[in-house]
Amino acid sequence: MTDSPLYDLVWMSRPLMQAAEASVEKGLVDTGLTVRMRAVLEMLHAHGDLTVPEIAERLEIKRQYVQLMVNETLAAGLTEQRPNPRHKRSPRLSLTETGARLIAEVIARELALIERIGADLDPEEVTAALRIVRALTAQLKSHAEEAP
Amino acid sequence: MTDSPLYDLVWMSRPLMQAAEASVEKGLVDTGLTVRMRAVLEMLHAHGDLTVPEIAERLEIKRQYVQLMVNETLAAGLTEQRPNPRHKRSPRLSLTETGARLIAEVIARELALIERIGADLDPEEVTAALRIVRALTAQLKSHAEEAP
DNA sequence: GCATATTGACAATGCACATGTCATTATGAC
DNA sequence: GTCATAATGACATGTGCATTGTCAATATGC
Repeated sequence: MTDSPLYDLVWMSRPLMQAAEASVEKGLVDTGLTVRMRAVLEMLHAHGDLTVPEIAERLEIKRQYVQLMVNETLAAGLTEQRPNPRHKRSPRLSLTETGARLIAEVIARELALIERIGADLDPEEVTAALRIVRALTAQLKSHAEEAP
Repeated sequence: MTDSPLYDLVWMSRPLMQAAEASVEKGLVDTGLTVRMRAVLEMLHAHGDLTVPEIAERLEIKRQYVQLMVNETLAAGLTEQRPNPRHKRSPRLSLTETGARLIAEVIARELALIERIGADLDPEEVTAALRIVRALTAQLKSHAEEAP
């Protein structure tokens, strides 16, 4: 688009994200999950039990909205509350057996799809690309913070 | 996050996009532009005069919404309508002198920022990353289409 | 010339998230 | 222990992006 690969790379993040989210959504159709419920389950899958505010912090969205997402997973029986020794009003959320199985399967399917799609890409280059994208993101973020 | 760089790369598109859009928005503060007005100007800057439906097609969003964005740029005097020989009801949109100067400056500033931020990245790797990201996006899209 | 397609205008809606507020309870300093 | 302060959940409202639907006006292709 421009003659700066760096600039174009940054701008490609939107189409990539849209394509990725569309794919994820498609993969969820037969699971009864929504994208936002999936996000909660994924957090617990990756980091173990968490409280609502902790999830909000990691997702960088407001705790009020996370509460909503979480309540849906509770209602669906995919997560459950466990007493939190560190804070009595803020239970830790835990995957139920069903929830754990579901999110593991969803992630496995997504992983398989991506690996299939990227089978002919050079792993070295992929690793390098990941590093670059992470660096760019970090730089852009810190730049935004330094003059708010 | 996972042990698949490819999977992580896809998921990094969201944070990158958010950081990028935040940066763009910040850069627009003193121009009176909004992000969506900027998108219209950018299209005209890159592709010359276009009609509303043409812009919609390129941005892959609905023409009704583009109409809204475009009307704002018209109201701000950044674009103007010119008779369209190919369709009498659908004027071609053209950047005004002001609009052209503004978008050129905005893009130049963004480019400068990105180049500064990525100054220490290996250009070869950046090019490779762009290629990979484009390939992934295309694959994900075509995968989504093939079973709608 | 007439069926069909485009376009612009406008209204309604959905969705993701932010913001504000409140009551309840924890927590930490003393 | 007491008390000010902070954290949490619940709820209500607002906002921005974008879609969907609809209509009338007009073009276009056959």
